[in-house]
Amino acid sequence: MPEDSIARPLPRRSRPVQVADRIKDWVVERDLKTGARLPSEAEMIAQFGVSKGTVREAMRILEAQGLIITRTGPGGGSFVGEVTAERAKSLLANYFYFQQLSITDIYQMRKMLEPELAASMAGRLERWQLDELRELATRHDRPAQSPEEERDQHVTSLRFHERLAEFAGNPLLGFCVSFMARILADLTVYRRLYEPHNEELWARGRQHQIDLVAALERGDAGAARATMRSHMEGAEEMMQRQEAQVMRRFMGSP
Amino acid sequence: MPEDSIARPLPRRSRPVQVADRIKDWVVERDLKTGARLPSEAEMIAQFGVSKGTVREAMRILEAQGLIITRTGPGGGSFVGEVTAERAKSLLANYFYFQQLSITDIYQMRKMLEPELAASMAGRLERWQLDELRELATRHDRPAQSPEEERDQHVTSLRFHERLAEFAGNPLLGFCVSFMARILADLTVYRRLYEPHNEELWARGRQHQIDLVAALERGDAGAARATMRSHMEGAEEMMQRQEAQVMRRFMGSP
DNA sequence: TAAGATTTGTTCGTATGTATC
DNA sequence: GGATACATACGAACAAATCTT
Repeated sequence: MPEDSIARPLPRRSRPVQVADRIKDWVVERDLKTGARLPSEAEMIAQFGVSKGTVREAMRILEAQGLIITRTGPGGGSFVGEVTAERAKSLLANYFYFQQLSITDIYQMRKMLEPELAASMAGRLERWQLDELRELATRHDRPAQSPEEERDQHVTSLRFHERLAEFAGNPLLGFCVSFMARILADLTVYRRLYEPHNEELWARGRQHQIDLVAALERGDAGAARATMRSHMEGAEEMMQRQEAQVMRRFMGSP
Repeated sequence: MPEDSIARPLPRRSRPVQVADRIKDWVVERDLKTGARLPSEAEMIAQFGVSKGTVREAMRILEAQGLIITRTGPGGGSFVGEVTAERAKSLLANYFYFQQLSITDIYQMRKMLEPELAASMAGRLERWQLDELRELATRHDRPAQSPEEERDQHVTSLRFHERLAEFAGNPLLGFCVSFMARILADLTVYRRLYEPHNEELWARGRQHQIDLVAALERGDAGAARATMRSHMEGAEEMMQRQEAQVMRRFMGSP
């Protein structure tokens, strides 16, 4: 790491940030679990020797990161709050707001992850999991008739990949796949006018998912990998043709 | 997701959060770039009809996400601030604090990404990039003599992978690899007493990195892939033997 | 160097809103 | 419905940082 110890007087940390950091430490030291109660506003004011406003700003900092939640009323106060996947995705999306991802970037990654993921799961799924995937793969049985319907089908298709990743039981992998799905679901599609809708590509994509479930069921890792790879290539081609553009907007706070 | 449309009146958004959201919208609508100036506290108070405390809480929310920075004094105020990779990693690490990643999880992902990454970069690196990688690969020329030295070598090794990913020019891939490196660099190693240090594994790992650079230089994608795969397997084995544990702590705000 | 201007940072007192009993 | 306990919000004053002259 190039800059581990910097000489410059690193920008003074404001008091709310200091308080927020101390509360984080407090939680980690005591190994407080989700839902555990934090000291009340008044107690923190006394504990840290700061004013109400400062404590409140510190709480908003922690709340924005998803680390705490607060409730009003008797029995209210601040509580340790598990960071949800939704929130983590939003926060991470803010980073890529400034990075301008291309379709190529996203699919380079998908092509690395998803075929291997599929192969690793051949023969390892429960019946209900296979059923759920099959339902998603076959939910739409005709090409989209309207932009709304098309969008709906796209989201369902992404949902298929998200669920598959979740079934892997690897939280890191699940998050990454799910994050890519989220970005892809949110992007803006500017359809070329002279390229209305490629039904053949659509049908191939649908069949790929159906074949994939079958390969997973019979435990054929090689077929699962190959099918997923074709599917990724087809999906990328469709996105490229439609001149899909990765969105530039902040995610709303969940 | 089980609960997509909930009936309950979803928890009222506090005023600071509302203000923060409106400022986000303001920035996106006007397509303000990094460094652009936001209205002053006083202007926001007038604009939104809220008190100073509320505006300040809103600013802390945005600041915690890395979206703005504020400075005091004349010419000071709030400015659009690009979310840094460091901050994004910290925020994401908070999510995995609650997820308990295992070494197996992380390496399943590394084994999917890094061999393909290496293959895709064969013959595509500039001389200075190859030189930098070579320097990282050869920096340490003897097995670690102390825990500190070992840690140092581990970090350098991870830095090798991080740089390689950055050279790919794919921000998504670069971030993921870099994030895994960060987690691995931060984890706690409980060395088994009867397994002091496997010098043979260490030497193999070092040689792998050297061979990899050579393969990249001569444009041999197959060799690059194979070498990286072996390297990943060796690294995983070393981590497993050392009973490395993924850390459980919040990251400090950068 | 010093003084003044500008903008955020922090405090305090008070009042309001909200959930529980 | 009323009392209670908590967070939420407001407004005015003062402190600190930093730029200009």
